[in-house]
Amino acid sequence: MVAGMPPPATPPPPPASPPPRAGRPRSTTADAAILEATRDALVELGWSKLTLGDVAIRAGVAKTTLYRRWAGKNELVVDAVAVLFDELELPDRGSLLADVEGVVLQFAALLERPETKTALMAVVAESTGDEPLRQRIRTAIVDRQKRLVLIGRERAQARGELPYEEDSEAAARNADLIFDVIAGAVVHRTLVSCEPIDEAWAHSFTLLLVSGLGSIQE
Amino acid sequence: MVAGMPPPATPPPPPASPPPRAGRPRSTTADAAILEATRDALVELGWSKLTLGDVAIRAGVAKTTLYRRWAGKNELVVDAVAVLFDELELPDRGSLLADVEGVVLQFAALLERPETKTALMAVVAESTGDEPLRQRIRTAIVDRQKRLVLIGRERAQARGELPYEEDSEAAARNADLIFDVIAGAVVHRTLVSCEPIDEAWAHSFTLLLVSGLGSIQE
Amino acid sequence: MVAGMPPPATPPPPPASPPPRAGRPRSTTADAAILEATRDALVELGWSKLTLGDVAIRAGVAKTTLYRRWAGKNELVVDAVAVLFDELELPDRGSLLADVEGVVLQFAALLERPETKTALMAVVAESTGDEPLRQRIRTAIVDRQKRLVLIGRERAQARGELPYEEDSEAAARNADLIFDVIAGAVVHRTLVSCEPIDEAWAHSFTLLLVSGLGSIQE
Amino acid sequence: MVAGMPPPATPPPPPASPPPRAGRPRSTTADAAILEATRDALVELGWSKLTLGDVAIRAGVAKTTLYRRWAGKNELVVDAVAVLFDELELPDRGSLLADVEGVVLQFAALLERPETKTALMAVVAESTGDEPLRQRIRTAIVDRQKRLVLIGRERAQARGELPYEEDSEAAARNADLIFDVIAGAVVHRTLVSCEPIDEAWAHSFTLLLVSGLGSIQE
DNA sequence: CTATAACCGAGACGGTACGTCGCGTCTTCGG
DNA sequence: CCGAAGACGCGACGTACCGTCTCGGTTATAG
Repeated sequence: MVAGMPPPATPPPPPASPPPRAGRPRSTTADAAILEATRDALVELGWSKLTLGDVAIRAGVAKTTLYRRWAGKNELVVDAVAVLFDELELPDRGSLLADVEGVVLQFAALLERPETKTALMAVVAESTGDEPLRQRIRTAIVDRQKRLVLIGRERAQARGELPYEEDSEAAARNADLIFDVIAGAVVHRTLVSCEPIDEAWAHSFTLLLVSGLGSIQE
Repeated sequence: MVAGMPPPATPPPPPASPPPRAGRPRSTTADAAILEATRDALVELGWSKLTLGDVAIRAGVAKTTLYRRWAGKNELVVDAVAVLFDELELPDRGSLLADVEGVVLQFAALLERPETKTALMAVVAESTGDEPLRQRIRTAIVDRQKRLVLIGRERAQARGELPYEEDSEAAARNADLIFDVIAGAVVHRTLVSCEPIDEAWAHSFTLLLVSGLGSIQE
Repeated sequence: MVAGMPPPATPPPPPASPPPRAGRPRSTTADAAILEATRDALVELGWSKLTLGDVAIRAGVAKTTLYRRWAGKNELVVDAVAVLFDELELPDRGSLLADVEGVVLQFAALLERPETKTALMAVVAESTGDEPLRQRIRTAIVDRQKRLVLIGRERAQARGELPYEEDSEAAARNADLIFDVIAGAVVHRTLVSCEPIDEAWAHSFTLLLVSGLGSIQE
Repeated sequence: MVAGMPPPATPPPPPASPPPRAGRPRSTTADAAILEATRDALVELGWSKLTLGDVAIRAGVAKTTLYRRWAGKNELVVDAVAVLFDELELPDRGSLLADVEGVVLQFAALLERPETKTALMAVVAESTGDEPLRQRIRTAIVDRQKRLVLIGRERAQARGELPYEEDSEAAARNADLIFDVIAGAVVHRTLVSCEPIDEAWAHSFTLLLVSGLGSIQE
């Protein structure tokens, strides 16, 4: 999740231990402290009033240390909130309807948290006209959550609720569509319309979605 | 859409002519110039690099004039982009499916414009923890577009494509749900997933939505 | 003391009543109110924090009214404090020594007042490189007080304490010198050295001055 | 003469070398550049039109650097002109009369310089109601020049022109008095009366002063 | 008795400078 | 070589006054 900035800049090859260069190694505890401090600051101050200097102080770390590891506020915040999205799960509730409803409520709960609420839209806004940031958001947050759609479909297919698709390309398109509909509706309801997502809404929405699914599956 | 800052702060009651107070009246041409300059600057610079000082210069106006009328960048940008959203229309294309598809494509085209792309998410992000800003967004942008859902439903009901709802409260809830689904999906696809919305996607999505509509109409 | 700005701009010929032009005449009460408000503001805020807008409010007058009558802060303050200097008198105390000591103490008391303390040095500083202002200070304040030196000398000459001078030019030079010595010493002691002027100091200084006078009177 | 702002704020104890604290040290060249730029700006613009932003540009320094080291315009200008006053000297011209006349002319020449002319009165005016500034002026400018009086007296006493004083307290009072008289008269003549100080005036004044000295020396 | 002219209050206007804040970089010291 | 500390150049912030202007309304003299 963390990406060293100037030296590696890209995630090092997973199994290969990074060649132990000379000099003092980077503090391993600092990363975690910084990311947590970032989340804390997001909760207290919100995106626009969050400053890297403040994060550094909260983390008990020098500002230079921070810039050595992240290119700026955007990148730092993406990493800081990305882990929160990985908490989403898709426990088997026995039916496609229940599975979707469950993930909708989970996602809604996540978006109610002040750190995600303020950070998500902000980094997306910043990613307009910042291609590297857009990529980072995709790999760190968006694409990782598509797994939920895939798992859910697989499970529904195993249950016989959904047919197996032969055209793998169309299947991918459908997964993307479903992902955009679910994530989009929840995000819009929560952050734009600013209305709470209760079980009633989740149920109505899920019903709408699952009912509509049949029509695009042939 | 423009609201004087300290004195009225909220849109004055429409039919009441503003009582001609003493002193030099505010320049009527300045507002339009400022809002246009704001949109231009958004296109060229994007949200985060837009400065009020720069807007003032572009508009040929003093920075103080700007602060006299808007509380800050957020409020200014909301007003500047709000008018763009009012351009959305719902021409009668003969069927609910076609109507929805049309508005989806229109909305997608609007979100492709750089000024809306960069501004919308940003002000929504800022509205977290800024209740007045949230209200302004709702009244200036969000609520105004719900009319499209209402018109579309009415028209579909007239065509017999949708039943008339008796429970007006449930009808309102359904309208909100549909609005969140449409707007959310389009926004998410465009700004988060960053994939273009072509006619194929619009068709698939519309099919999914309209098919699902039946299931929540009883 | 008050000088209309654009129309007369220069003090009108003293005995000639200004030709009663058409239109509403200037408020006669406003001038006094403004000058008093200026002195009040000087006491409370000091020179550098005094603003014309504030003076206008205190005087219950529009800012434009103020600018119609004075060219700016400098001119206004000169007029506002000038009257205070006219309060200085030279009562006959029976001897040159006593007369000088008396005026020294009077002058010191005047300079202890916060409005003169903060204003005098400030306008003098501003008069550097502002010839019109310099003239105004001279005519409104400085030259008017030279009368005290002239009266004192006359009186001392009548008493026989000082000889009558024949060379009128030299007499003028001497008067100027004495004026600079007295005023300068008192001002410097009060405002630069910031030490109080008590009777002991006044006595020592007067002794020094009067004793020295003999040496330049031939 | 230069004083760091937040940390020491007052001139550190002379012999103690400043403990080399952590972090990047302050630029040593910047101080001199800033003070010189300040003097240049004073000459060109005068006190009231001098801006710290402009000084920063002239010095090739960021505005914040300036504010890090001085509290404001007043303090900066005091430091900038203080060094000029240290140039005053008292060469031995053989007699008390000549010595005084010499220093009067030197002082007059100093006050003719535009930077001192415009700055001195201004900072004195500002020091009204600003006790720290008053202290700074005293320590940086005023008290340092009293040395001239002390040296002159000593020399005159050595020559037998003046008696040695036994009461050291009275001696101090006399020195202060003489200082105020000399400095005051020169300042007043130069800046208030705005008349040039030529040798004739200097001679008359010196004669007056030195003649009067005898009367307060017993 | 009505013009007409100059005044007045109020307040918005284009400017300039302010003093602060955060950015991202740099330069030092010590580990 | 890393990390802390902190000064640096830079640029934008939002505010305060400046001196000017444009209003509607008031109060005089002149016709």
